[in-house]
Parts: sequence; C-alpha cells; structure tokens
Amino acid sequence: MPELPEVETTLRGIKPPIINQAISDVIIRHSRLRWPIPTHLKEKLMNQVVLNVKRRGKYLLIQFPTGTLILHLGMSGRLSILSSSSAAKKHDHVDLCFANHIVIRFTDPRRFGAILWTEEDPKEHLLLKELGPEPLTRAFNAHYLWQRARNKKVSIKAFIMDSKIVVGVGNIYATEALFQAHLHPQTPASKISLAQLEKLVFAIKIVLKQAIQKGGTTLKDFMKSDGSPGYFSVELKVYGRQGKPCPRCHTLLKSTRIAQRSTVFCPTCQK
DNA sequence: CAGAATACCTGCGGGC
DNA sequence: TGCCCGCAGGTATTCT
Repeated sequence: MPELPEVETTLRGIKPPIINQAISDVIIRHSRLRWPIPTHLKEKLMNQVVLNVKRRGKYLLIQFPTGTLILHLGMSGRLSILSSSSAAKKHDHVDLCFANHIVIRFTDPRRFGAILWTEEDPKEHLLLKELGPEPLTRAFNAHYLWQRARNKKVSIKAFIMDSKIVVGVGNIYATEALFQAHLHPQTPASKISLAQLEKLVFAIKIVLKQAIQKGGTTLKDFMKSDGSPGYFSVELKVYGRQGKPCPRCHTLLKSTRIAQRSTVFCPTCQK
C-alpha cells in the first residue's frame, strides 16, 4: 500500500508512543523479507532506548544508541500499534515490544518490505546514500530537475519515479502529478521546458501534501481496533479511472504501461 | 554508461 | 465452485 504519504503518516503514528522507550522484546516469526532480517536483531536491540524516529524517502529509521533500525514497507507492508501483544495473524512477521507495553507489529503479505540494522551513519548506508532529495524540500525544484534531465531519454514518468532523482514519488502520485501538470507521461525527460518542470514540481508537492494532510486527519484513528493506520484515500483524478471521462475535458482516459507500471492519462490535455 | 527487463512474494478479481 | 491468468501503490539487481 504505502507511498510516501502513508509512510509519513506511519512515522507520525509510531513516534510518540515509542520515543524514549526501551525495547523489552523482539519477536521474529518470519525472517525472510526482501532481505533476511539480521539473525541477532533481538540481542542488538534489547534494552536499548529509542532516541528518534525519522523518515528518508519511504524508509523509516528508528535510531538507538548503538545503531539504526531501517524499515521499508515494500508494497504491502504496514505497522500497527498495539497497546499489548495480541495473537499474531498470518502475515504478522515481527513484533517490537517496548517497556511501556506498546508493541509495534510489522505485517506484510508480499514480503517485499525490509527490516535491517546498521551501526554506521544511516546516511552512508548503501540503500540510502544514493537517494535523491526529499520532494517537499526546496532542494527539489525545477532547476534541479532540469539539470538532472539533460540528455535523459527516459519518460518523464519513469524519471520522477526514480529514487535517485527524487524520493517518494510512487506510481499513483506520479500519475496524478503528471495529469495536474498537463504533461504526457511518455515525454522524454530532456524534452521538457523549465517552465513545464516548474508546474510538475508544484504538482508533485501539492499532491503529496494533500495526501499527507488526509493522513493527518486519520491519525487520530491510528489506534483503532487493530492499531493499523486506517489508510486514507485522496481524491484521485486519473489513477484507476481508465475509460472514464477526463475530469477536465471529458475525453476518455487512456491506460498504458510505462516501465512496467500501469499509467493513466488524458490523451487530449496531457501533451 | 543509460535504459529496460527481471526478480522478489502473496492475494485478489475476472474470465472461463 | 474452481482453476488460471494478470495485475497490484516498490525498488534492487541483472540484462542489453
């Protein structure tokens, strides 16, 4: 499920209950995620206090005195907050238990997610050090994109979904932002003017901010019956609406595949 | 080097 | 009802 707004919402949900809390147990029921969970994770974490919880792209970073736990939710992962341990269900792979009896439970049917441990500066970790700027910072701007797009033949959609260019723009929000910016998703990245890139950057920021805001409003329900973050739905203008009329010009929306991902666009108003 | 394809998994919905 | 296929919001790795 998670795109960047969901990860940000998860961060905001788990941080308050676990910050400054000590790990009292680590239960690993299934260690084969995208990469194997480190075997001695429990020994590494036991009795350590959470110093901070951060996000970098779609990676969640839980910082402890001796190192950092790196989490990724993959395509189907989520974290739930339980106020006490309850019976684990089929895809509940890992529990992080804290001294205040809070349990953070990692659930991931497809197991594309990851849980890794690093004792170096997480910024230097192989998975993180090549990542592009955060989309909601000033470092992510049209001029930056324009420089990176020089001589790039890849489609603009694949380009903005490349985490080395910018992090956190997944298939849904890439699709929506391109519609918002009137840009055809197949356009080679280098063919797009600075002025058009301004619109695209603006659209990406707006779309992500709106989704995060929606997530914020569901945060209060974060600890529902099952403690999962109650995924929120932003109003999607084109994603998943192929064959339906464009909300701007009523041309029927088309569907295609770009870099093996389903892509919906309006053939009339996206050029 | 860039760009494209593949791989990792399970679940679900549609067609037959 | 059940089987088979294609597809799913990610991204590192392997290929050409």
